[in-house]
Amino acid sequence: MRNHPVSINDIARALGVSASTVSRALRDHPDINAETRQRVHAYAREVNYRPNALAVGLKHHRTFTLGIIVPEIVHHFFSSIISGIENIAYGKGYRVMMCQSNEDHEREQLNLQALIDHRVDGLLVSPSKTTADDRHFRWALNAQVPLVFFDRFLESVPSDRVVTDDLQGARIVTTHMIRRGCRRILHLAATQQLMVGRERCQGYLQALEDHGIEASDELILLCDTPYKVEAARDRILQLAPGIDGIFCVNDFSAVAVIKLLQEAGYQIPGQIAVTGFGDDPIASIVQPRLTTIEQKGYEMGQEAARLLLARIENQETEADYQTKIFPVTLKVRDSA
Amino acid sequence: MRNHPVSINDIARALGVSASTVSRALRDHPDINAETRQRVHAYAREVNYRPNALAVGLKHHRTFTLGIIVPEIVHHFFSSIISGIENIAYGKGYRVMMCQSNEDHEREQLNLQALIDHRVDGLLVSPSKTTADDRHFRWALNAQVPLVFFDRFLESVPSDRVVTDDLQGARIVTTHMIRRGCRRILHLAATQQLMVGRERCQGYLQALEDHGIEASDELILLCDTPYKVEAARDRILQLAPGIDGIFCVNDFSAVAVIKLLQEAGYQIPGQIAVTGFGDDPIASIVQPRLTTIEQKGYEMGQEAARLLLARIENQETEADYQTKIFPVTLKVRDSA
DNA sequence: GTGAAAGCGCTAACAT
DNA sequence: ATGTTAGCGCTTTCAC
Repeated sequence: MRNHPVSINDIARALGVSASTVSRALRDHPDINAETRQRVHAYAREVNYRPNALAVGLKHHRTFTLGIIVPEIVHHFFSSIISGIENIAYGKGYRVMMCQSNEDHEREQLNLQALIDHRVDGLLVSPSKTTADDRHFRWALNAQVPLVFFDRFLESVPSDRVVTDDLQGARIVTTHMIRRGCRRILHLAATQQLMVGRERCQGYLQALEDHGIEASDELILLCDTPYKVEAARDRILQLAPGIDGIFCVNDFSAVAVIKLLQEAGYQIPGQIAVTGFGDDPIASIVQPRLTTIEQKGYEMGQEAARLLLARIENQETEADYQTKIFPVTLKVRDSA
Repeated sequence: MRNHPVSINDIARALGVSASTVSRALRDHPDINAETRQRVHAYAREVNYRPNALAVGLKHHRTFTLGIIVPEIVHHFFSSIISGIENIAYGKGYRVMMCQSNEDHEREQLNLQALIDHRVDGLLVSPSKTTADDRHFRWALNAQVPLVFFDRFLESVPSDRVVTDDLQGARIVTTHMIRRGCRRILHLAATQQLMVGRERCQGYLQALEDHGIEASDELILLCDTPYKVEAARDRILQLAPGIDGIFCVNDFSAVAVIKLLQEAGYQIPGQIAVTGFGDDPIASIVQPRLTTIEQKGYEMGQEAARLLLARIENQETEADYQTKIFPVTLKVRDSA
């Protein structure tokens, strides 16, 4: 007893014309008599006609829908990117379907699959940390679905990319710490699987080298979540007396380590300076306020959407893949 | 030159059988010869066959897709709800399309429209603050698309609802402040348009009444975002000397007002106690750590999804609409 | 200026 | 056990 939505055929029947006439009238086809057009439009809006996106998509092989996959929506950085994407997409008449992978490889595959099954016109994705192989992405590529990576990407998958200048960011913030007098700087790093993690670590190492400070494996800990910071508590407290700064791969670890050190009686930044990366809202709430690297999430999202739409609307021109590197800004606050 | 995805017809042609046989074989229809079934399955997976969700949806009037609309994804509470929804939905073979309204009425309408156009099987929505009329929701209802509201809802729209016990929450936290000695408590309230705002205000008023404290219009300010707190700076500082507590309608305003008061030299909670609502992650990061009301976002999302799926899978049984009220917990920290 | 017919990919009566 | 046919809602060529 479901109230079936009105279709073009219903309108045609009601008005005593053919379905094709209705279809044309609705799209303001020039051939159609002005009066017929009026009648169709009037009736359509009277009965609240809405085209069935499924049928249109099936017919056109085009859905005006973009698929987004992010690791976790909760992160402010990712939600800013999403807002940026939506901003551009809506302006051009596209809708978005978004999914989260929860940093899970399998979930990412499932999502990608589902989006392609739904015939999205293009994909915007930031791969999960646990994404080991690239089969699903190659499959998408093979299915000719335009793909743009943002923030994170798989090097083995040729595609457009929109990323932060992680290397420079890490270098700048580490240099800032060195200028403030730090000499023994611990780095809480991300897994080196993704480029982001490696670049931030590289930037840190380069800054040390720039200033003739010797790096040490001991001073690099894989610790990119508050949870892992807690798990590494003993190790960190053991290192603490011998260090004067910590550069964390993201703001969440930074906040966690600040808390941990404060509980252990350390003065931040007095005894140990701490910096993060990302400029999450918590960075300006934690005490001391966190010195960190600002990333342009919203703008990155806009750019990613622009690149994708350009690919979609120019499928024939196989332009070279581009990598847009977004510059970063050092936000000096109180923690370093 | 787009590599068209393989269809059932392609398989049929390749294997020299009819499309219906392929369709049946793929769905393991009992009538189909075991050997034929094997061949079809083998070939399908060899060529990476995937059913076209558009075609299936068009045929079945069923997409196994749920539509979600939230005001802002950035809020931890909403993203937790989304995760809860996804958790249940994925388990039952449904995917989700989510949209944000950015607290904008028009965007909400557009999103709702788009989701219905895409023939989602059901809708989960938390209306925007600016949603004045309910036409779009009534339209959805009329189109027989099952709808569940979460956290916020429009009273004029009959539907299942999953909400927080806002009244009790506000009452509990206000009572806590009173027990701690507060007598002149300011309430930073939300607009009274949505139930949430009204209930939290009511809870505050009831707590006052319970303890024989007289309420005063002067002590209720419409101020539900950090931005509005900043805008009301002068007013707040003017009231500050005469109050000993502030109950904020959410944690964001609470954090903002703490900052404002601290800058003005007030001791929190020494001179003025401050409480929030929601238990956002920032609540445990701000100094002093915020005493607030914990809401079960993830569980609310799960429940909302369960209600919706029940409606979808039992369209015939027109069970009465339910309102699930989730209990809250007081999180006592340092700010009150 | 309008209609008839075919087809997008899939399924389900209804044959055989 | 398998094929034929029709149809979901829409667009578009081709006819008239």
